[in-house]
This record gives sequence, structure tokens and C-alpha cells, in this order.
Amino acid sequence: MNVMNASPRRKELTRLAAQLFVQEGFDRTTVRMLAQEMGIKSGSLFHHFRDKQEILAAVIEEGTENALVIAKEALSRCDSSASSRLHAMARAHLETLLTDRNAHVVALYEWRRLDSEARAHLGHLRDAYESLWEEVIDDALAAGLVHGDRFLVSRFVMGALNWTVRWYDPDGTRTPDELADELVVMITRSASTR
Amino acid sequence: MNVMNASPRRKELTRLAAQLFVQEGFDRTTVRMLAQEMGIKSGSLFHHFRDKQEILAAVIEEGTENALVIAKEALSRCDSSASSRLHAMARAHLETLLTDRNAHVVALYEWRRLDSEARAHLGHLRDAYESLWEEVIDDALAAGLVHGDRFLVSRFVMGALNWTVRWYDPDGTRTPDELADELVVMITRSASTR
DNA sequence: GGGTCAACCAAGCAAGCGCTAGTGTAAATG
DNA sequence: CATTTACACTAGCGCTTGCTTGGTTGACCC
Repeated sequence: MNVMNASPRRKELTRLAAQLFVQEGFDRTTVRMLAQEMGIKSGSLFHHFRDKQEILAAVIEEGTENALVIAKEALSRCDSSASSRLHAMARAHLETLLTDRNAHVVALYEWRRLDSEARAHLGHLRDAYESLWEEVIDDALAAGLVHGDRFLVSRFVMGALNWTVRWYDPDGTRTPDELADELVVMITRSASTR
Repeated sequence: MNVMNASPRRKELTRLAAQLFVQEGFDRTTVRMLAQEMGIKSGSLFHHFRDKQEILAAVIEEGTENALVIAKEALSRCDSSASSRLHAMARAHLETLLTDRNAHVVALYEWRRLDSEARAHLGHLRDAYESLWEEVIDDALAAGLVHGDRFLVSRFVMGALNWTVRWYDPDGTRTPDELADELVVMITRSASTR
């Protein structure tokens, strides 16, 4: 078994698992289906993962870590105005949601299938990400760009963005960046400069 | 078997099933668990429902029909100003989400477990509900209350509201009506009169 | 008072489930 | 060369799953 998540083979298996979990749901995805998709027999799966739950945890961990990295980079790359930071965060959020779509859909839909230790560990990762959002919202509130309660606004915004996985069509005419900007337009009072 | 959904016994079974589906998820809820919760043996379940999927469809149908009724009533009860209608719709949405919470959580999380015919039927119900929202958003846009694209705004708003099932605490200090009003404040330009 | 019918039960089948045990093998390591 | 390691295989155990079958019960009806 391979405890490190860094093994390249394991990374690839995790990616394939994410796709199957999205298509079928975690419970309906059998270890035999996973193995076939990976081109091995079902028994061999347990050389890479302790059990089925660990595959789920690996999928979600990948996605959440990527989201954190992308958001932090985006924030560090833009100037410090509240408006810029708000745009950058919204764009980063949708970029992750799109490029790592499978992993995030799994995280949103199958969170409750995690056992308690995995949930605790991944919960911290998620909290770190969400507190990034709350900082950005705080700045926007202080700048008078947005009105309302800090907690509520960040929840509403994340809800609106996460909901996009249910209707967004990557082959459509709108880019994720346009989507993000439209959301910012909707919630901001004054014309916002990028 | 009882094809009508109106049988009182069936209604009660549907309510209990919704609760279990929320607690455990559809796939992990066995017919034996359902039967026990209902105080009967697992075989007897199939006197009321053709199969397990039909129970899921019944749960979602209940919730969606209720949502439609509540929203229509709310809209017919308020005056015709864009602002009033926006407030009324948001409040109705959260009221349904709260009082019929189990059914709606199931609808949001387990939609993909429906077979294709059930999905087609319930899809129409959902579309009817969503077009109510789009009308209200249209009015708000025309009145200059909200800025942006009609399709995007309605999606963002529904996303923000539906996301509440993941974090809202009914025992907390905020009422659903306050939540709805806060959302309207966030997305509207001018001070909105109720 | 025979007939009807919804509601339930006991028993179990066939299929599928996650996972384990034991083995083979080719490449890396000392 | 001997040993270890990574990865895969075969075979199947023990259990649970959704659902079926055949039969019983009691309330209601002409």
C-alpha cells in the first residue's frame, strides 16, 4: 500500500476515480468498476488504497488543495484594492470549479460518505479556503462595495458560485471569468474597476 | 400497489422515507431500514411502492409540488411592485426549503438516482417553479432594481438560496424571512421597500 | 355470510458487494 | 548474486442487497 499521495500512479487512479464518482455516485461505484476503469483487477486496487473510502478522501483532498493553491496565487498576483481582490477570488473559484470539476462535484455531493477522521482532516482544508473568502468579503464590506452581513454575504456568494456546477455548460458561449464578473456586478453597488 | 400518491398511508411513508434519505443518503438506505422505520416488514413495502426508486420519486414530487403551491400563493398575495414580488419569492423559497427541508435536500442531492421517466416528469415540475423565478427576476431587472443577465441572475439567486440547506441552523437567531431579506439587500441597488 | 380487498408477514432467492489471502514477476537495491 | 519492493493476479469468503412468492388477517359490503 502507498500511504503517500504523491505516487504518480495513485494520482492517476484518483483522477479516474473522481470521474466515475461523478458519473455514478460514490455508493454505486463498485471497486470492480474502479478497477476496470484503471485497467487492473479489483483485488489490485487495495495495493494502492487501504479501502474504498480512502479513494474518496484522496479525490476530495486533491480538489481542495488545488483550490487553495489557485486562490492564494490569484490573490497574491492582484493589487490590494477590495474590488480587485473580489474579482480575483470569484474568478479563481470558478476556474477551480471548472478545471477540477470532477473532484469538486464529488466534494459537494459525497462529503457525508467520508468517515469521521477524513472529514475532520478535509474539514480543516475547507475551512482554510472559506476563510480566504471571508477576508475578501470583509474588505469589500469595509470599502462599501457590498452591503450586508459578512457571514451571510460570503455564504450567499459561495452558494451562487458552487451552484454553477449544476447548470454551467463549458461548451457554451460564456467563459468562467465572465461568469465571475457578472456575479460581482450583481452584488456590488458602484461600478467596480478591475 | 397504490399508484395514487394521495393515499394517507403512502403520504406518511413518503415523509418517513424523506427523513431517512437525508440521514443516510438514498443508496445507503436499505428497504429494510425503510420498513423498520415504518413499522412493517421489508416485503410489505412493495405493496405501497413498485420499487425503491418510486419512493424516491414520491419524496421529490411532494416537495416540489409544495414549493410550487407556496410560491404561487405568496406571489398572488403581495402587490405587483417588482420589489414586493422579489421579497415574496425569496421568502417563499426559504420557507419551503425550511418546512419541507427533508424533501428538498433529497431533491438536491439524489436527483441523479431517479430513472429517466421520473426525471422527465419531475423535471417539468421543477422547470415550472424556476420559470416563476425568472418572471420575478425579469420584473426586477426592468425596474432597475437588479443589474445583470436574466438567466445568470436567476441562477445565482437560486444557488445562493439553495445553498442555505448546507449551513442554515433553524435553532439560530435568524429567521428564514430575515435571510431572504438580506439576500435581496445584497443584490438590489437602491433601498428596497417591502 | 360469502366475497372482496387493502395491508401485512415469513421465508428466501439470485446477484452483487467490499475486501482478503496467497502467489507470481519484473525491476530496483544491497 | 541474493533480497527487497512495487504491482498485479486468481479465487473466493461472508455478507447484504432489492425484490418475489405465497399465504394470512381483519375490516367493510351487498
